[in-house]
Order: sequence, then structure tokens, then C-alpha cells
Amino acid sequence: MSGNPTMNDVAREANVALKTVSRYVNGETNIGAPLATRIQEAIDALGYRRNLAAASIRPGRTSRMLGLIIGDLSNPYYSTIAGAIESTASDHGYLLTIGSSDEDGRRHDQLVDRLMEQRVDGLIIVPPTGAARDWSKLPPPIPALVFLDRPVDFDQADAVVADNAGGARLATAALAERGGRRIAFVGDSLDISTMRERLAGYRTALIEHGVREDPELVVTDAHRSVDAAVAIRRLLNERAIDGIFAANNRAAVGALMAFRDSGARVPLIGFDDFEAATLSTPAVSVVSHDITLMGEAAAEIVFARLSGDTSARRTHVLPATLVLRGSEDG
Amino acid sequence: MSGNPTMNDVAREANVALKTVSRYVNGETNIGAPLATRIQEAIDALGYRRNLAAASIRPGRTSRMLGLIIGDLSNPYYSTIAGAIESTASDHGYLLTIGSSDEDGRRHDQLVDRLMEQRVDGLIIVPPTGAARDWSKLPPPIPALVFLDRPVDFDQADAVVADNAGGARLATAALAERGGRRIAFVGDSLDISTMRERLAGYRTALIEHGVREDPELVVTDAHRSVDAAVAIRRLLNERAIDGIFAANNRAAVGALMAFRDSGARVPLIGFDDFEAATLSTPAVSVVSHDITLMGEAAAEIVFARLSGDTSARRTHVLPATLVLRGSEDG
DNA sequence: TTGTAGGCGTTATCAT
DNA sequence: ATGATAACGCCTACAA
Repeated sequence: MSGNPTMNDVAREANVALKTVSRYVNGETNIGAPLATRIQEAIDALGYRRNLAAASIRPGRTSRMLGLIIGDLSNPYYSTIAGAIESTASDHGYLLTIGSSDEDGRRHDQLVDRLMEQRVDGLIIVPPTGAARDWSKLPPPIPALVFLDRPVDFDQADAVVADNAGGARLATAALAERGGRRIAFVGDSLDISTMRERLAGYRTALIEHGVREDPELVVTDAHRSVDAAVAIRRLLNERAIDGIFAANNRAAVGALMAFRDSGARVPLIGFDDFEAATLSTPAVSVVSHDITLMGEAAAEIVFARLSGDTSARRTHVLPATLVLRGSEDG
Repeated sequence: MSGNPTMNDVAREANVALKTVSRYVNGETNIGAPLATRIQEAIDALGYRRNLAAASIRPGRTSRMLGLIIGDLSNPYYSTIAGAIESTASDHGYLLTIGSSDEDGRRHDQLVDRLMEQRVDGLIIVPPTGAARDWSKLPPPIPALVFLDRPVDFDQADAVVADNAGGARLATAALAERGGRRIAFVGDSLDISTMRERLAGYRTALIEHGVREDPELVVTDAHRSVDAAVAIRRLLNERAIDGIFAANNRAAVGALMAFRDSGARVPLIGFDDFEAATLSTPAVSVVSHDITLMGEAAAEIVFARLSGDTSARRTHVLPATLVLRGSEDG
């Protein structure tokens, strides 16, 4: 046996015309019972399976596939997004093809090209931290395109982002309202746009509460949990901080490590929920932006565009909410 | 403009033959410099992108796509597997299409059909808990097929599984060696094959240490963490247990909840690592089977088969290791 | 209800 | 080095 059986093989086996097999396979009703039986028997005998790739190249036919590019599928943050998108895609009868950019601009661009060449009907992208493709010079037509989680300066696409500044402001304000005057900001590099927004929200809250910002209390190089832990131990020992806004969940985990190691503890609020948050004592309060909702929203926007929604592209900002669990009181 | 530009459009624009464009796009070397320039200009002008779906229908050509079916992409356990497979696939220039079965047999079967019709070159499957497709009557040819994490009775496919029994035996033995004589088994339904294997390992260890099994100490209906917590609180209060083997990480989290709520604590070892394990005090010891390694192994097997490895299909059993962190001493 | 002819975008064959 | 022509597997006209 050389390759996979084709419709033609089935037609020959069943002594019918190719088109009749096509009709049968596609569930069209106008087929005589005897022929239908013969065709099904031929299909079973040959182990025929239709070739959707071949079908999809016909004009008017689509691949019924969505593409998703994220940083790293192993990261629970991204996989939650991916899961929400996959689930929504599945509801619409779509398959999801996923690529991880590892936050690398080149890899990201390769994935964009590959997925477009694969003719996905829609593309959802979490842009990498580093410089990526200049979207403005990407020639149309591009499929339904949605940027997720991070804003991109390209008005031909929709975007779904969380209210990072608003959430950071909520958290910092909660700490200030409980008397915090030396509240630390602990986060990752400001090359990451979400970090810049969260720092801006932190500053807004400080200003609103009449607190002068102390640059010594702002840490923006905590890439891993242990980095954050080291920085926070130092802040606790040398800077007399009385509150911590942990700008991502790695920073929050780092704070827990620092508390454990140093025996000291100050009020703490994190950004983005994490599994250990409810298990520690007291439980860690966090700003939660619902990434599941973000993923679903992005997918639904794609499907809206696919079904003809031509309204102006826009950026959808999803609210961030403060989940207080106790750690904000120290 | 009607559709996407095609090779034909490029050929007309550049005043060359179709085949010459094909050669250029596919990086064949035997092309004159002047034509190459004209073709590239035409490509840029038209915004041409090749259609891999169309290319893949030619005989001998493949889709360079892998399919993966798991329970739920939002679940960190599965997404870790998915991430490892995606990473390996990416190294081989392959894209990964993922579907979640939600542990539903029907949905699982649909995904198998869909991915096969999409002509993925290889298929990696975590079979759902419930009854799934009868693989034995699936007509060949099937793409390179690997079952992951759970054994399936089908000798036409490879399988990669963890040593569940061995790991459970290690954990239970560690508890018994520390004096445990009333060691509880807390896990999910025995409909799940891994649970059966872990229970078997638990029993083996008890026998080896001369401990008579007490059926009252075996819980096999803890589906969620809270279920496990409730059961464990009861065991602590009414059954005087002196050790807990938590047969999955939800059960381990449940144990932590029960300890917190009841104030009591006994030696504990879990199965499968989880983020909170190292943050609690004492840190939770676990049997760890490296699911990243499992995913990589599965993908590498697929690629080996794709490149012509025709050796007998086999089941690869990956070792489970005991990671002691303190909780085994109570 | 069934069949015939043609084309989708690409690559392969075989010429020039 | 370049090109004309025929597939690939399927579907959409348009007959019969």
C-alpha cells in the first residue's frame, strides 16, 4: 500500500462516482440508500479518512484552525490562557495550534510566518518582551488577529489587555490605607510593558495618598522568585519597609521566602494569583486579573471577526480586582 | 482583491513561469540572479505567502504538524507535558496542535478523528479516564502514535508511562521505615489506571514491611482537594493514622488543608510535585515522576518513528524518584 | 439522485 | 537555467 486511501479509491471500490462519495462524506442527504451502504462499506474496507488539508485549499473553505503564540506553554500563566482559548475554539469546532516564542523576537516572527502559511483562520498573540516584528509593514491580508496581554502599536488588530495600572493602584492604595508609608515595589524588568504599567499604578496610588516615592524601595530586576527573595530580605533589614507590592507572582513567592527566612513580615499584596497563595498563613492577597476571561475574550473576538464583524478594531481592557485574604494586614 | 495572492500571481507579476517561483520560494539554487530579484520584488509587492496546506497534499509531502490530546490544557500537569512536547516539536521544525478531551471519551474520539483528518504526522495521546475508542479496530494507516501517561491495550503504538507502582511503593516504604503502622492511602477513583497502580505499590510496600492493610485507611473517592481534606480530617480524628500517602497532588494539598484545620499532623508523602510543596512547613515530600521528561520522550519516539524506526513498539517506563523534604517525619 | 468537467495552490516530471 | 503540463485530494458548478 502506497499512501492513504482517497475518495477516488472509495469511489472505485463502491462503483460510484467520486462526487457521490464526496456528498456522502459531507453528510449531504440526497443519496440513495443502496449507494450509501456501498460507500460506507468501501470506506470501512479501505480505512478511508478524508483529507481536510486538501479540502481547505478550495476557495471559500477555511482551515478551522486557530493559531496561538505565547511565551512558554510550560508556564501556568500562559497555559491558563491557552486552555481558555482552546476551550472556546473547541466550542466553535476549531482546533488550536500553539507555538512558544520563549520571549524571543526572532522565534516569535518565525511562528507568525509559519502559522500564516499554515493558513490558520485566526491568530492570537502574546507579543514577546523583546523587539518583535514590525506589524505595520506586514502586508495584508492577515487573518483575524488579536494581541493578548500586552499592547502593540498596530491599529489593524484587536487587543485584549488587563488593567495593570489600575490593579497596581488598587493594591498599593490598600497598603497605604492601612498605614503603609514605606511600601516597596518588587518586580521584573521595565522592558516588560506590563511592569511599566504596574509601576505607574503604584506611583499613582502613592501620590493619591500623599506618600513621597523612595527610589530605594523600587526593585525592577527580580526575574526569579529567589531574586525577589534576596531583594526583599535586604529591604526588610536595611530599608525599614512597611509594605510590599509584589508586581508578579514570582515576586510574591519571593516575599514568602523572605518572610520565612528572615522571620520578619510586613503587609503584602501580589499581582496575579498563584496556587500557594491560599495555603500560606496568612493567605496572600493579590490583584487578580482573570486570565481565563482574557483568553476567552480574545477567542470570541476572533470568531466575531471571522463571522463578519468589521467594526473598528479596538483594545479591550479587562478589569483587575483586589482579592483580600489577610496578608495585607501583615 | 478576492483572495490571497498565489504563486501564479507572483509568476505573472514577475513575468516568469510558475515553476520558477516555486523553485525560488523553496530555496533551490539553480535560479539566475536577475529572475530571483524580480521574483522577490513581486512577492513583496503582492504580499505573497506560500500555502503550506496546499503544499502538503502533494504525495510524499507531510504536514510537519504533531497532534496532542490531553485532558485539560488549563491543568498544570497536562500543560507541563504539552510544553515539553511543543518544545521538542519546535526543535524538529514541527508545529503542535492541541486538543483537550476533558476526560470525555466521545470528545477524545472526535479529536482523534479530526487530527487524523488534518493529517498530522504524529499523534500523542493521554487517554481519557472513561472508555475511549477501541484502538484495535482503527484501520491503518495511522500516523506515528504514542500513548502517554496511561497504558492502553494496543500493540500498534508506543507508550510512555511512569512507574506508578514503584513510586507508590517507595513512598509507602519510606513512611513504614519511619515507624508508620497505620498509613493511609488517599487518592482518586480506581477507575483511573494510575490510581490502581499506585494502590498496588502501596500494598506491596505494606506487605514488605509486615504491615497488615486496614481497608478503613484506604480512600479512593477524593476527587478534589477538599474531598481529600475532609477524608483526612476524619482519619486523623477517628482512625489514629500515623502516616499519609497522598496518591496525587490534589490529595497532598488536601492533607495540608486538613493539618491546618485540625492542628494535628502526621508524616506525609505525596505523588507528583506541586508548587506549594516547597513553601509549606515542613516542605512536602513527594514521589516525583518527571513529566517534562515524559513529554520529551514521547515526542522523540514520534520523530524516531517518522524517520523510519520500525523496531517493535514498546512501552517505555520512566522511573519515579522520592524527593524527601521533611514532611515524611511528621 | 447521480455523474462529468474543471479548478483550488502547490510540486514533480520532463522537456527545452 | 527555465518552462509547459500534469498531478495531488477535494469540492463546486453544471449537466443528465
